[in-house]
Amino acid sequence: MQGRGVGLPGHPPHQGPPGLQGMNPHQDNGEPPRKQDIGDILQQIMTITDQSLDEAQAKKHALNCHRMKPALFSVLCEIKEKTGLSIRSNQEEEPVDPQLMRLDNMLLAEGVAGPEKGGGSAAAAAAAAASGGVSPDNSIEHSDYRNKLSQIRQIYHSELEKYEQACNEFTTHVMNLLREQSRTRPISPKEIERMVGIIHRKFSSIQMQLKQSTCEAVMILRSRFLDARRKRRNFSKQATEVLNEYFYSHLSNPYPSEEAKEELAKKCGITVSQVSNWFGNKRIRYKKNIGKFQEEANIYAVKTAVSVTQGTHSGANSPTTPTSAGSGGSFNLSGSNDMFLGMPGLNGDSYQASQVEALRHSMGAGAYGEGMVPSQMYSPREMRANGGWQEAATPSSVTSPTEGPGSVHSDTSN
DNA sequence: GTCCATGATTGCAT
DNA sequence: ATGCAATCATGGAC
Repeated sequence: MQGRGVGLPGHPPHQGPPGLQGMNPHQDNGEPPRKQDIGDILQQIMTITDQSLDEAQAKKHALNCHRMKPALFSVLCEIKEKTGLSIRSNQEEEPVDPQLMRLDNMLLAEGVAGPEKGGGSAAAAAAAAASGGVSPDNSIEHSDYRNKLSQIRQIYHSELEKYEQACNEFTTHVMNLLREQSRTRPISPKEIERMVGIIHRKFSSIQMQLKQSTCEAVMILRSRFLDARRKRRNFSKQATEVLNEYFYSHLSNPYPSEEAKEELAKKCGITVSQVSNWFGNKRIRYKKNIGKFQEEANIYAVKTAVSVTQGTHSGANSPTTPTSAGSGGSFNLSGSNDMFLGMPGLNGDSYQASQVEALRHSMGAGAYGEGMVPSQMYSPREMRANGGWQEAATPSSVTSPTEGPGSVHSDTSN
């Protein structure tokens, strides 16, 4: 835009067409315009609509070329700006829409908006990691997810482009229209700017709808493909075995340390949090129904015992155990009862402790534990702080299966 | 289709 | 932050 009176390059005062000469007797003598001049011009403007089209066109042209026109035009623009626009312009300082920001952020995070390269797959990987399982068997589903995501991305971008193109076209059209109109009425650059702003706001509200529906599509896609609850996969047999081995060989204190969890996770091809989940579930379910797990406990106890007697370090099957303080903090508090776990120099229940646990269960397997005075040998501590893991867990291995320990102990635990 | 097993999530307590 | 308990949601056997 150039100066006041858009699209109207300044008219040199002396270029007035001959047709106007008669209207303006003062033009040639170099005198400044008088009030009467202005009055004449205004009169002509006022009456222009009453005339025929041809007449009006001719007069319009004459007025356009009048030497007073630029000055009058700028004055009108100024007045207009000072009145109407100044009031509105204050209200137009719109803040960034928080909802739009949220949508933008989400689309960016999901890899729909933003840089193309690796966006989608990175998001998919992140989502997969967040959902927990990265088991190899859902790699197919993840690639499917990526494909679908990139489809959404494509649609989003093509739509966005369309909107932008339409917005630009419309803006240009309106600007041209305003320029054209500015020849007959005062339109300041600010007014045009304002108009452009209005158009952009309209289009951005349309874009927001696009973003919203894209977000919804991504959400649906995510929940369909990546929601771990929907796509739960059982761990592999080998993984379950590794976890069970650890669990039953550390039955007196089945709280793997962070390092142990990491090691188990590595072995099982699952995440640390999955290991934590597994142990959490296992502890609860074991405690709730010890009878049910009796057989399983015996199997793993025998397994571990065999590997121990064969000289296999139990650590090979069960990673390093909890810290000497005990992850729950409770199991080693009164370690005097547990002659094995409390042994100095063993750093908790590593090798020998596992051995003991295994043997304990192997004895329990034959239901011969009664003669072993289990309360002294194998029930390590009275659990006060932790709600009594041992109370529930330890006696089970020596309890007669007919006793139905589950109900009894789950009662005590709850 | 039902039932049970099981991995994940949630809310709460410590 | 971690664990417990309840619960959800799905897989798989029948």
